[in-house]
Amino acid sequence: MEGSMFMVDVSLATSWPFKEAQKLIKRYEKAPPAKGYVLFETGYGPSGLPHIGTFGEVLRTTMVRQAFEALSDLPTKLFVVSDDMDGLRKVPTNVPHQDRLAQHLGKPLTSIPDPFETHDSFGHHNNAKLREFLDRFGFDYTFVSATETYKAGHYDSILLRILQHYDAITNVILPTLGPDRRETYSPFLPLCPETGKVLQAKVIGHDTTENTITWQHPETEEALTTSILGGHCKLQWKADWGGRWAAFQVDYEMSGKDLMDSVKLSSKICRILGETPPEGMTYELFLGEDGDKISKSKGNGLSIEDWLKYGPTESLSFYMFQAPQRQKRLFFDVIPKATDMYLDHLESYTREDSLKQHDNPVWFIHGGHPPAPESPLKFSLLQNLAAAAHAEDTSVLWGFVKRYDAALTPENAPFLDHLLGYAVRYYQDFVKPYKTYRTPTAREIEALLRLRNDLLSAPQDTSAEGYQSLVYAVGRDFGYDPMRDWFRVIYEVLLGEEQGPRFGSFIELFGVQGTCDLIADKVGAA
RNA sequence: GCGCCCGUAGCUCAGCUGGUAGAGCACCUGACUUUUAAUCCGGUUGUCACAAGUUCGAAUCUUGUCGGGCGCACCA
Repeated sequence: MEGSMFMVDVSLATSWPFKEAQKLIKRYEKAPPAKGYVLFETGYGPSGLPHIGTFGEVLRTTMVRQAFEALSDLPTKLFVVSDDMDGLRKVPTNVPHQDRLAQHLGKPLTSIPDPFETHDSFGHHNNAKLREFLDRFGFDYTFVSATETYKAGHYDSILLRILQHYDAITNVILPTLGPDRRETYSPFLPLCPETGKVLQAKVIGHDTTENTITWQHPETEEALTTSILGGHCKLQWKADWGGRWAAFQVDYEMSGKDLMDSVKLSSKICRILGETPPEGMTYELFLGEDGDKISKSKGNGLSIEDWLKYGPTESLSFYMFQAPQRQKRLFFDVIPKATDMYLDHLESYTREDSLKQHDNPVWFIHGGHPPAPESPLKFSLLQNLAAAAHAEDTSVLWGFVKRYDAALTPENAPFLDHLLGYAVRYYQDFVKPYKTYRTPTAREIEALLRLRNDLLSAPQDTSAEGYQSLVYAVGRDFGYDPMRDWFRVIYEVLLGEEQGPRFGSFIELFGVQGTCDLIADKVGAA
């Protein structure tokens, strides 16, 4: 990625992805990985759709990978592992054919017919969604299906090792379980030969020469013997994670703090299997609107679509970059600030030395090659502008932007154009609904109608300043003092707000006819 | 019970590997006899939760206390 022979010493970089990457440098300072590459992993439970957390985890992992690649010439890979052999526990509410799906509860997702009838199975369908999602953001990854891994025998050596260390592994897990689960716990979950369901069966024996477990069917209480290989058994959660680390020799994986205990236990299992558990970082979970925890029923969280409606992907990436180990609120109101901070960093990047650049969030956000800033206009400003100008679309805002800098166009500044779009939407959805139009008094009606007449009789080529003088003249004639009161009337009555744009400019942009219609509408309605 | 994060100006927060506090918003005042999103000058505000320790020196490191938030202990 960095081919220059005048490379700075990026090992001095201190941003968190570099600190994480340093762990991996240390891991392989004596010898390179036997498998030939350094492996990053993120896991994914395919019973739901990808969400903003999925994005964050893959992005953050990719950032560590990027930092590592700046520090080392060792090849790297990122596995995105889909746990698609998981048994379906609940019927999701957002899919068709609920009843049909209900018949398949307990079966591996890849053995359940696709309710959308577009893929081989429900699992395949969700996997496709995941990949679509990741591709949309241009992530570089290798997709891994757990089902295929089991069936192809890639886990075999690890499954055998787990069988050999059956008791040691069981003893790691048992103390963490309640008495009931303790009874039936086994690292292996057999698949029912009849129904294909993943069973939490009591395992009554294991055989390291035949590579089988003997278990008791939960319903018939019949004792059955099943091979642990060939996809006839699946590993239980923590054993599965630790086993996967060992099987693939994963070097790096992040996880949320809700999984801290699992990381500990899975690491122990990984060590029992004779492998070194991955390096990793625990990130904090996001908080909702009021700093409370996010729950679906409250609806106080934010989806990725929500974010991308009001801010660019770059701003979301910035938000994800920033302080992963800190609890942060994730709600609409953080979007403008994140966008502006992204823009600030983009600007400062051009002034920084190479080392500082490597710690700059935009270096990570843009894969090492941030674009040049298009304009110094910030989102907070544009958003105010949209509110002040009561923008319905970006063309009104472009009028203002042109006055600011005539050289800017939607063609040569597409990012700015997008920002304007986000600003308009933010205004439309978060500002506009709270507008209240005041009913004008008789005298105010008189003044406004006078303004309307004056506007209609003004020459075609009147400038913004000309309109402004006209507005001012009316206010003066009606004896408003301070003049602020007159403008307040205009804003409150016509625009439904206490503040507004410079009205002459507004008229120029909105048009005389438009403004007159607006007056007629508000006054007439009164 | 075990564990994680946080506690810096009115609000939201920056302060990386220790050197005697910053930004944005808000607020006050002033350039503009035109209010304004976009200009600019200036101003205000803090025992950096509390205490002890390390140090020549700590908001910054260590420990403890108090306060707030969250996670796990069912499933992945």
